[in-house]
Amino acid sequence: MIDNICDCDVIHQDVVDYVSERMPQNDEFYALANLYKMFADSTRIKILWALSCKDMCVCDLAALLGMTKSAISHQLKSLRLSNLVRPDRQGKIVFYSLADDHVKEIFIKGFEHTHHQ
Amino acid sequence: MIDNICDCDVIHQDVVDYVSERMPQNDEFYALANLYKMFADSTRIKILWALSCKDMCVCDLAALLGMTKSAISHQLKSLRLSNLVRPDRQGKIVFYSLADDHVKEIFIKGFEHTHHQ
DNA sequence: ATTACAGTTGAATGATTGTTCAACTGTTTA
DNA sequence: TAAACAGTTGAACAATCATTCAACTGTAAT
Repeated sequence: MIDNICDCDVIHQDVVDYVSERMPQNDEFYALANLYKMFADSTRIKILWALSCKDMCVCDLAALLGMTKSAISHQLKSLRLSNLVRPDRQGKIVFYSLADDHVKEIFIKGFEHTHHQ
Repeated sequence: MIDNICDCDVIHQDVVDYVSERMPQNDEFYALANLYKMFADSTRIKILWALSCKDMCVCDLAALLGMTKSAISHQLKSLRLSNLVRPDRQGKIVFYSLADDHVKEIFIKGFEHTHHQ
């Protein structure tokens, strides 16, 4: 049974039970939401898209998107912490690349959706 | 060429040009970000997941997630405006369902990613 | 060693957003 | 027609977050 914090009676107990039994853990939903949060900002998607095209350094990304190095760097940090991009220092310059192909697939699925309606 | 609002010189002009030529329109990135925003909250993903399991009414979703009808209804409105769910009024009760299978595919791709590392 | 520059960082700020609350619709039933 | 209830709505509040700013690291070059 489910805690009745809600402000109504269950209408279809069978449906609620059926879905409730199959629900993934709370943590899984939080993890998934956090993953999608990374794609939920246009600056971050642009960065991911650009990196899916070519590996790039912070300065080039800043120039490409018309933003400051700082702003880009902050977003790259979020993406790094979410394991979506990987840094590769070569002297003074840090090149960033997508962490894996899964990342690319995810936003391709998204583009498909936005185009298909 | 790109407006130099950024605080640095372009280091790899060829790379920036290459990526710049292939960049989708700004609107496309905004649309994509807005799509992912819908998946970027655990309550909304739970709702989408539940609906991918069975069509449900607002009360049942509220009971399932231990939240108020109001909170659920607000989120369903966002999902409706993004064309991710569809309402179907039957008397006093409004049943919600996923708008299409694409929606399901998107968060399945996400689950794959969070599980695969 | 000192200068130059790519990149990072933390605090501050303004904007966005999820939930609550209370008032409201719309449909059904008595 | 009046009561009951599923659902919606807008304003308010707190929390989250993207960007700016200024100060900082680390590497390369003179």
